[in-house]
Amino acid sequence: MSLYLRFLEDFEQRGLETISSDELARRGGTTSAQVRKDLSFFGSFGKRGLGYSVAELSSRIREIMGLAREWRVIIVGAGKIGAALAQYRGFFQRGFHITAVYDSSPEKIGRAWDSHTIRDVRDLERDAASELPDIAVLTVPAGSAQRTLDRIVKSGIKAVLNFAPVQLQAPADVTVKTVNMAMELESLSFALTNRDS
Amino acid sequence: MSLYLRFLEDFEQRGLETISSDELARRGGTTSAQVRKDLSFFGSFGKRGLGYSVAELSSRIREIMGLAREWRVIIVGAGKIGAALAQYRGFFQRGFHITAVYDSSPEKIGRAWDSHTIRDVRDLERDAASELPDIAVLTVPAGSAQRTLDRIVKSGIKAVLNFAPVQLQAPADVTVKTVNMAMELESLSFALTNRDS
DNA sequence: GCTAACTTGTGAATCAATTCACAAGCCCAA
DNA sequence: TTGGGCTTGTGAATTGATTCACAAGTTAGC
Repeated sequence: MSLYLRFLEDFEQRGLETISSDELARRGGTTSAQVRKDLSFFGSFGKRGLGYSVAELSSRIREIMGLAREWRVIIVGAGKIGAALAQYRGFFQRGFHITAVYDSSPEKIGRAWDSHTIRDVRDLERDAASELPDIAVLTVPAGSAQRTLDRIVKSGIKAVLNFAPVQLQAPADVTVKTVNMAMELESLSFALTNRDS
Repeated sequence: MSLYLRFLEDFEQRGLETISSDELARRGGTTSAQVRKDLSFFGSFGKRGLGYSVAELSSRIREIMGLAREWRVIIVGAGKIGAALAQYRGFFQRGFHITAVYDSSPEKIGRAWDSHTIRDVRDLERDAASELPDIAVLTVPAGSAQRTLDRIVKSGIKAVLNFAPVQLQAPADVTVKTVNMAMELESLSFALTNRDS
């Protein structure tokens, strides 16, 4: 879905009005039937014989994915990864807005950081009660990840993007997405090792 | 697989000798049948009635995944993300060794960077001919990602970990893994939006 | 040696996802 | 207005993945 949206934006910029499932499939490396099934799951916004209206389809996808609104994002762990994320081009351009940055290290707390002042992670629950952040990005070391996640959960946040290389436990109503770069590298190692077989 | 290995290391440290598929399943959030199918695909290293030998299984997995050897990794794009990756805890501890760092910006080339000197990306092909890197980590802006990937491909590297938020085209014999953080965030947006349905 | 309690490895069954195939709808040209 | 060329939307068929279920093998206790 996200992927389709990316292509649609491309087409929008190039001024094209409509796009066929076939075209979308070619871009996304899939089949036209797949694309149509995916899209029809949310309703039928295509015109037979013509294709999909680029403008309409992208606005519908944005709606479905919740990208029509602003999300309040906090970063927990003001290390290098957190910093890299904050300036990641295109990361926070689609409605994701950083509202606070937390850390646990006394040397960091209070320091300025990319137009924010780093706060004490122990204040997270109190702050969250009034500021109601929607998403937490977790960029703390593996050792304190679960402990920090527990705090995030307690503060009422229901979506977490985790960069710590560990498997985390969270209640079912909290969505945790883990990006484990070590695993990605390992899968490349696997691909290189078992290439010709 | 990667995941299993992680748990096995945990068990190894705790001094346990054997582990059952059931235990691995509980850790990995899957079923024992699933674990056994996964493992049996590569052969049968378990002992009926007892389980799997932690030491043997982890060494077999390491072998299968190509983690028994050292991989030479280059980082292309000496920005924040590249820097964050280089110090990502546990990233380069399992046999992945950074051998060179490249950038295209004249201000960066020649500067020191985490025990390396940043090289000109235009020298990549020449360097690769003698240094034979195995894996390239691509952390350049979206706009120059495809161009840079083409260079990487030309230099003979067969595995790429891409952090640029674009879909890249590469020949079939080159494995490209893309980590797209914007998409991860968007999937959280989707989860939040369609939570109760 | 024998039994009881486990656990693997794997065919068979079930469940899910993908692909196929085509009727139905739309556009355009004549 | 009619026909030909496209493209969607969707049941049906196929393919793939997961789960079930159990024979076969192992250990430990007695």
